[in-house]
Amino acid sequence: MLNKTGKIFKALGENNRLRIVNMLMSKPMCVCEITDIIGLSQSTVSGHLRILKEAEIIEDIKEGLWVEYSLMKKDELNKTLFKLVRSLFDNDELLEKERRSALLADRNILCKK
Amino acid sequence: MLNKTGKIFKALGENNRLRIVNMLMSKPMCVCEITDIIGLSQSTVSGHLRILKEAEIIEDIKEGLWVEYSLMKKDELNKTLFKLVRSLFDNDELLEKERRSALLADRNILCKK
DNA sequence: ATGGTATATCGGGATATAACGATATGCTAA
DNA sequence: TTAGCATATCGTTATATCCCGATATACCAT
Repeated sequence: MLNKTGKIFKALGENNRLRIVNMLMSKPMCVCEITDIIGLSQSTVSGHLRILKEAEIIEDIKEGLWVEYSLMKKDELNKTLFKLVRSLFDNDELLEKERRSALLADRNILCKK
Repeated sequence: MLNKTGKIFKALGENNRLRIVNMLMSKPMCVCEITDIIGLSQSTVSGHLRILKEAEIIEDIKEGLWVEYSLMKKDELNKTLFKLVRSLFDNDELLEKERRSALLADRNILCKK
């Protein structure tokens, strides 16, 4: 695979992973919040997060039992990338809705049981 | 598929298509030139070009028997995209080599027979 | 330790994708 | 019109990817 570049684009070239990135633009989220909003199985979501993480698009920190994922904004590259992605995401109804859902998501409620 | 965004990233999320875009950064090229440099079959190259075109990353113009492909730089979006792609492509030996090959490619020689 | 919860990994099935060769299409020139 | 060339499309095969449920792992609370 073509080093870093291919990984980044391949990671973003999938519908559900774009949705995840879009949600993380609202705020950092744990896996159960994302799973709840996106409506895929937990294992599937976990797999997508792994791919995004390996492409260095997102990063994770452990918070006890939870793992919180967030956009990795460290370097200049990612800033450009997210600006681009963000402009592509504008005016998409589903994505707008999911960003709002992300903002409202509360892991203390969603992740119980 | 997620409208325009997914198409763009999916199109770029493939090794050989990234190589094609990279070559087109040197100059517009016809299919036979690209095929010669990239070392895949003509039908495969044609297929990749189709995908890049549908994602509105490249465009084509007919020149008699030849079809010349070039990066589509019309809108602001693509300018940002290409700047990003270009920065990702720096310092990749294979890609640098292929950009040089692209510059030297001469369809009047390569495309005979 | 034990039980419970959140996340990660594994195995398998269905679908998508990339590659090729063969063939079709479209254009040019004689 | 015919021949020849560049490109596009088709059919097939091999591989990759996505999805799920089941299970493993890691952590917390009792």
